[in-house]
Amino acid sequence: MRVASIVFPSPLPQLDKVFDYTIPEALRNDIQFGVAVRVPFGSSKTLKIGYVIAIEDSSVYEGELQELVELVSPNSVITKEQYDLAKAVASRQAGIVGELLAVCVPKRSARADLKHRSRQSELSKNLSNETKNSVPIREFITPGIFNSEKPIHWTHIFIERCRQVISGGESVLVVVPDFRDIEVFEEALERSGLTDSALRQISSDSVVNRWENHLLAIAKSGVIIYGTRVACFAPCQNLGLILVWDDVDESHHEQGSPYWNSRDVLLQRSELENSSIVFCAHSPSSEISRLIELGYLRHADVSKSKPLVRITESNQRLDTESFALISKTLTEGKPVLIQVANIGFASALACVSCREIQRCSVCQTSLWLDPARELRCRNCKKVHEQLCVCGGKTYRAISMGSHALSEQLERSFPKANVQRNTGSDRLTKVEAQSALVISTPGSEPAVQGGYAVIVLADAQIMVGYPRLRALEQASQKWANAISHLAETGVVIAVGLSGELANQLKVADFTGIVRADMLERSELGLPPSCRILSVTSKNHNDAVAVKSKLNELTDLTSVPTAISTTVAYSYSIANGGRVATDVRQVVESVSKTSKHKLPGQRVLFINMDDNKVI
DNA sequence: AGCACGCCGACT
DNA sequence: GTCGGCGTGCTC
Repeated sequence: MRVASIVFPSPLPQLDKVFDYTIPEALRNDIQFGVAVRVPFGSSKTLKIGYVIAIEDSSVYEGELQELVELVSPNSVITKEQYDLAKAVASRQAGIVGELLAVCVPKRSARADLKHRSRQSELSKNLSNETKNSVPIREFITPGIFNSEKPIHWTHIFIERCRQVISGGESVLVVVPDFRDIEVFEEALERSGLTDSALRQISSDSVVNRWENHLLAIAKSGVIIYGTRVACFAPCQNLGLILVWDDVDESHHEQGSPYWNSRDVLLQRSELENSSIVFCAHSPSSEISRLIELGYLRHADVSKSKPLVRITESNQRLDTESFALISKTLTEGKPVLIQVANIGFASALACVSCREIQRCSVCQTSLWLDPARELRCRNCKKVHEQLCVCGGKTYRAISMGSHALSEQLERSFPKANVQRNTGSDRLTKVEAQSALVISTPGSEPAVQGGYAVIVLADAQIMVGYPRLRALEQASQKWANAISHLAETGVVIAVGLSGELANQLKVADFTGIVRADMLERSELGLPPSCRILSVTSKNHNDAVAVKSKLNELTDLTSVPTAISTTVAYSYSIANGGRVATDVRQVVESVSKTSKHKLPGQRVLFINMDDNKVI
C-alpha cells in the first residue's frame, strides 16, 4: 500500500497538520512531491484540494485511511524548499502552515496549466542538479547615493550579481518593496538583456501570468525570480543567491496574520537552502544594523562620493543662503524636491490635561515616551524628566499638520511649476523642467538627471514621531529622497542639530541607524529583543490572554496604548519556545471564547510587532 | 470550512 | 411526544 501525506492551504488551526491518504493504483505513477490532489474530507460532499508533501509505504495514523480521488493537474505546484520554508516561518511566527501555503502557491489558472504541459518535455532537460560550488556569503551593501546609471546604482549591483549566479546554473531571488522598484529593476533587466531569464512574482499580476511564472520557476534553474514580498515564498530551483532591496521599507511587512516580513523570511530561507543573501539599501533597518554589529553580515559601502548636505537648525524658516540657492535653481529651470511629512500621522505627544506638545528644551524636537516611561529626544539624545508645564504627566499621541515651510516656499516662488505627489496617485516620474516637486516620504518621483536641490522640510517632525522606529524610518526616507539628487546637487535638511546633524552632513545613514540601534539595545528594546503583540476582538478575551501570557516566564510585559492589545518583549534566543507557548495559549483562549464570530478569528498574534511601541 | 452529533424549547 | 435551535468537535 502506498500512502500520500497531504497538507491543506487553509488558515484553520484545526487543519494545521498532515493527513494521510492511500494512493489508488491508477494514480501510482502520477503522485509525486508537490502535486495538488482532490481528497474526501470529513463528511463534506465536496472534495478538498491538498498538496502531497510525502509518499510513504505506511501511515502512523491509527484510523482507517481514505483514498485520494484525483490529480488536479500533472504539474507539481509546490517544492520541498517552499514547504520547509512555510513550516519554518509558521513555527517562528506562531502561525499556521496552511496560511503560508496560500502564499507559496498562487491561484491556479487551468489555461496556463495546459500550456505548461505542452512544453514540459523541453523544460525537463533544463533542470540542473549541480551542488553549490561556493561558500554562501552574507552581506549588506550601501549603494551609491546619487541618481545615476553608474555601476554604483543598486539595480546595477543586483544585475551584476544575478548575471554571475545564473551563469553558474543557479537561480537568484530578488525581493523589492513595491511597484516603483519593480519598474526600475525591470528597466535594468531590459538594458542588460536579462529579461528572458527573469520571472516576475507580484500580487497584482494576472492569475494566468502568475501561475505561468510559478510553474516555470519550478521547472527551470538558472533564472532570476523577482517580485515584491510575496516572492519571498516563490519556488526557486537551485537557489544560489537572495537579493533584498531596502528591507526597512514598510511594504516588506505582511499586514495580515502571521505578520511575516521579507527580511526574516529570507534570512530563514538562506539558512535552509544554504544560499548567499545580500541586503542592499541606502539606509539599513536596525535589525540589519544589529546583524552587521554581530558580524553575521559583512558591510560593503560602494558609494564613491557623498552628497553636499546643508543643515538649517531653525525649523521655522530657511537661512538666507539656502533660500537664495532654491531661488537660483528655480530660475535656472532646474528641478527642486521638497520632502514633507505625511499628514495625519501621529507626530508628537501632547499633555492630556493642557494639550501642550512635549518638546525638547534643547532643540525643540517633539519627544518620545519610551516603554520605560522616559521622555526622550531622538534629535539631540537628551532624556527629559520634567513634567508638563501644567504639572500633567500623561500624554497622548497626536498628529500635527505638515510643516508650513513647503507652503511658504510655494508662496515665495509663485512662478514655479508646482507638482504635488501625495502618494495615492501613482506618479513615478516627472519631466526635468518641472521645477518645484512637493512629495511625501517614499513617493518622490524620479527625474531625469536628478534634482538640483532636495529640501528635507519636515526632518524634525519625522525624528519626533512618538514611536520606536521613528529614527530608522526617517533615515531611510531621507536617504531614499537623496538618492534622487543630481551629482552636483545640494541637500538642505531643516530643523536638525547635534550628532544627528553631523551624521546627516556626511550622509552616514548606516551610522545614524547604528547609533539608534545601540541606544535601544541599552534600553532593552528591539532589535536586541523581539516584541510580541496579541490583539483581541473584545475586552474579555484580552483579559484572558493577558492573564495566561503573564504566567510565561520568557515574556516581559510592555505597556500599550490600546486596551485590547497586549505586548511583551522576549529574547531572540527564546523565540522558538515563545512561539509554541503563545500558540498554545491562543488556541485555548480562542476555544473557550464566548465572543466568536463565524469565520472570524478572535485573536491576532504578531511575534514581531514593530508598530506597537 | 463543512457537517454530524447532541441536548433543550414551542409545535402539528 | 418530535422538529429544530446552533454549541461542540472531528475530519486521514
